[in-house]
Amino acid sequence: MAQKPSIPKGTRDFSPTEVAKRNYIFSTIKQVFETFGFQPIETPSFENSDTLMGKYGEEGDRLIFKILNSGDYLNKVDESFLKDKDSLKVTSKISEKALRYDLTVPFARYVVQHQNEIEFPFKRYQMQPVWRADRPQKGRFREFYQCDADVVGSKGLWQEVEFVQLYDAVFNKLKLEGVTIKLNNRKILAGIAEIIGEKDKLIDFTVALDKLDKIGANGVIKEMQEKGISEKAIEKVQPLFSFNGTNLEKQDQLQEMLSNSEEGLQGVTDLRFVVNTIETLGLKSSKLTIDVTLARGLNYYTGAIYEVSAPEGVNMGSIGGGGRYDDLTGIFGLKDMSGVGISFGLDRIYLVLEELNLFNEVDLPKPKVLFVNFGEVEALYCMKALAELRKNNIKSELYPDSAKMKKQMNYANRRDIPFVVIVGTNEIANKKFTLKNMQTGEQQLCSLEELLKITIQH
RNA sequence: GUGGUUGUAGCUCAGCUGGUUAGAGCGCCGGAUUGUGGUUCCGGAGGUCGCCGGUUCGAACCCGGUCUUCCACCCCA
Repeated sequence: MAQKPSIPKGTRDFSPTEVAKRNYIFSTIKQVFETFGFQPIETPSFENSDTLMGKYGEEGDRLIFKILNSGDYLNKVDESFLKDKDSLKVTSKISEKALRYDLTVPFARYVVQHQNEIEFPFKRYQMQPVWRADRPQKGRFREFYQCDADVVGSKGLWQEVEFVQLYDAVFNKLKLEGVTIKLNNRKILAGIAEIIGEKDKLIDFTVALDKLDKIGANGVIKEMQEKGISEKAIEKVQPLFSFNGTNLEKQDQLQEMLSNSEEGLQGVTDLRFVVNTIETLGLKSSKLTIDVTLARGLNYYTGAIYEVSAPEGVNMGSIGGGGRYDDLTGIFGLKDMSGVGISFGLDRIYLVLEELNLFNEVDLPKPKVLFVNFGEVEALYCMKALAELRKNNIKSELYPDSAKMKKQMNYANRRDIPFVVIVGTNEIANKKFTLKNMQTGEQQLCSLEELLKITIQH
């Protein structure tokens, strides 16, 4: 055999079974999105580079897949850039398009571009693949799907409450118990940075804090020191390292800690509203907890920050995340348009459901009835019955060749088709069908009406 | 981008300190069995040992590079 073909690193093929399971997740999320009032949009898989570049930080730019220009692209590049091996400058000359890195930035672009056709507040959902030139590892791929729901044009906190409910509704539908929805607020983080006198190091400070459960308090202190955060400031942050208790206790502690920061207090008020409303209304199967170390995600979050972690015992990064971004469309020239949204990581949810064996209910689109093919006359007789079965939405097929019986039975057996219909000269003469149940091995002679009745019931 | 790890038949894997013709199980194809699958028995096909180069009389095995897998870091869904 010739050299086996392959697919690029971090991409995957999906078998019929896998597609069925993925579609089950897709349709569940989609259904919940729609019941919450969101409408779908789609955007191109690639955008102009300047739409994407610079929106995800330096690290993000590195991870964006760039698309080479067509034609003799090197011809137009300045000799000196090539000589200097200046990748950055050469890249911008030879590539003007790039693959979508997430769904939020293209959505912001969409809103700005279509602002006159959109009815605000605009609630849209979008389920499409995104690409990142990352190094693959567990639950991390270079091509994966995000399922996003966002609202733009409203600052209302009710929407933030609804997103928590939406997460809960989806996981409840998927029968995924024990998911933790973590909630934080960027204003609280900003307030803390202000209180400790490190306002300009907000990002470094939050990134380090975010690693608390992974590298522990000492690790966080070490990273903060490396980033040049003062000892005094680190001292003041100490209470956060052992921050626990109920959501209510956490709110009170934060309130006290941030009493001298207007912004911080606003964050506590917002957080309080969402958490208390959810506690009044209740959740079906997820838990909501305040997590002040939660800082991950994109730099553009300005208010609420969500992150969803898999149930305890499942080793998987976050399976969803989101937050509020007041200035998102600002980068494309539309001011004062607040947005808030969440995202589901389909591929990771898949892995979690697989690990917990929660795919039992997925109905594979495999045929229920196979007609054995004995030849032209018999096949024609079968085709007439097939039309009736299909009219009744019974997945059924005729074996395409008049092959040996053993081969046809074997095919039905391996594909786990529950019924086989055998039609030969006897059956045709009597206007009947021999219906064989492949599980029990029983078979009976029956009319078309009986055949329909049995297969519909099954 | 950094560090580690993996690659032998369709699949899961053996393969000795480097030594003839690289093996097993499962699967696949054919037959026993011309209208009856799953079980059994018999037979068969299938491999440039990821790729390129080097060392050697000789490389699946040693060395270098490269691609790929998985894992950790960075970052993230």
